[in-house]
Amino acid sequence: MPRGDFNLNEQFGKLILIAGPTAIGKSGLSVRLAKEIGGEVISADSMQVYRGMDIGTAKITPGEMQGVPHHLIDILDVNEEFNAAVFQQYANAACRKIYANGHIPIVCGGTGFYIQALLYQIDFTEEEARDDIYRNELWKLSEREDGPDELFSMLSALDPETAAVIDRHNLKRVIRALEYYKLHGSGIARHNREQEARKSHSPFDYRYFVLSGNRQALYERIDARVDRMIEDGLVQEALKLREGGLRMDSTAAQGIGYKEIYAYLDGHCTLDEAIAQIKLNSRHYAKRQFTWFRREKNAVWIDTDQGDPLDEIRKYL
RNA sequence: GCCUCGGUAGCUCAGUUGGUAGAGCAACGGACUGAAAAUCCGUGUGUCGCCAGUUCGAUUCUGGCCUGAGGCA
Repeated sequence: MPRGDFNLNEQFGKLILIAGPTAIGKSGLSVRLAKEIGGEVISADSMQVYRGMDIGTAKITPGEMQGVPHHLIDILDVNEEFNAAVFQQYANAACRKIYANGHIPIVCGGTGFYIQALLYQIDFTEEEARDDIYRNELWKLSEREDGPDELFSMLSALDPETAAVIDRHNLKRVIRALEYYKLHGSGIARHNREQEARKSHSPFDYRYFVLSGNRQALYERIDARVDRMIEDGLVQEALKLREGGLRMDSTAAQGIGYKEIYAYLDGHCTLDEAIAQIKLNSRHYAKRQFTWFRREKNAVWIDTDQGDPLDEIRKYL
């Protein structure tokens, strides 16, 4: 993907977003909608981009796609890095291509942060994006006895504004804030505030739908899906990925359904315990997704327990 | 039948020398701007098994009953 190949002020066309928690039924709905309106699907999912992670990510199968083109699925090797900024660039490119085809992009996924990055074209264009050497240095520091406290003190001294809004125990954020300050000489809190202002206007003519439904029923569906994943060979899939060289410190290895299986394979728990943990982590994830989407004020919520969601969506097109 | 140990939050348990109770997990709410399926923050939701007795006051002490586990016959 060509870096820098995008323009913050670019105007796009119509865009439909199908968001919601895991296992709510986004993929199937997106395909149906795409067939009806001449759409192509862009996956907004941090794990389905990886090849070989099929069962554990509940990735849509070629058959289920029913001929509808899908973008941002199976585009990376498991050890490659992926993040919101990279997603934004890939998704922008996919949108241009879809518009060129005379089609409508349907963004389907559960990674709210990515959807936001695309929808509001959050500015990730700084020259120096990250400093891995410094980041690793900070991580090493954090492992010392008083490391976390020291890091937070550093941040408080350099960038009090950011220190005031980040929890001192949130190591990832504290470290990213320090890294950001080192790269830019200004605080990430200020940057965030500036980007927040972008959310008032999107270059897309978008319709944002969030699928929801009875929480208890969703949790039961998640449990059942995890059992099916095991039957379908999740353990073998995880094993194969690792034998293929999956690094345990990669983003992909943090995926729900994989990290728990590795704990089992390494003898840290029984298979039943690993399965229970996958279910629990998936439910927690679904809950966090609800929290994220609730703050998207322009989203239309669709209760999937009340009839066919597609009927509801048509009203807004 | 007798003996012992239990019955406290959705679960596993702690505790109250008598003043109506608290941990972990779950659950629920929230944050999130280049790791986001990550990371972090907040909230106790309860007839303290039931019925009596003693007491100003009982989840706590006493008696009875119900119930679970184990032991002895």
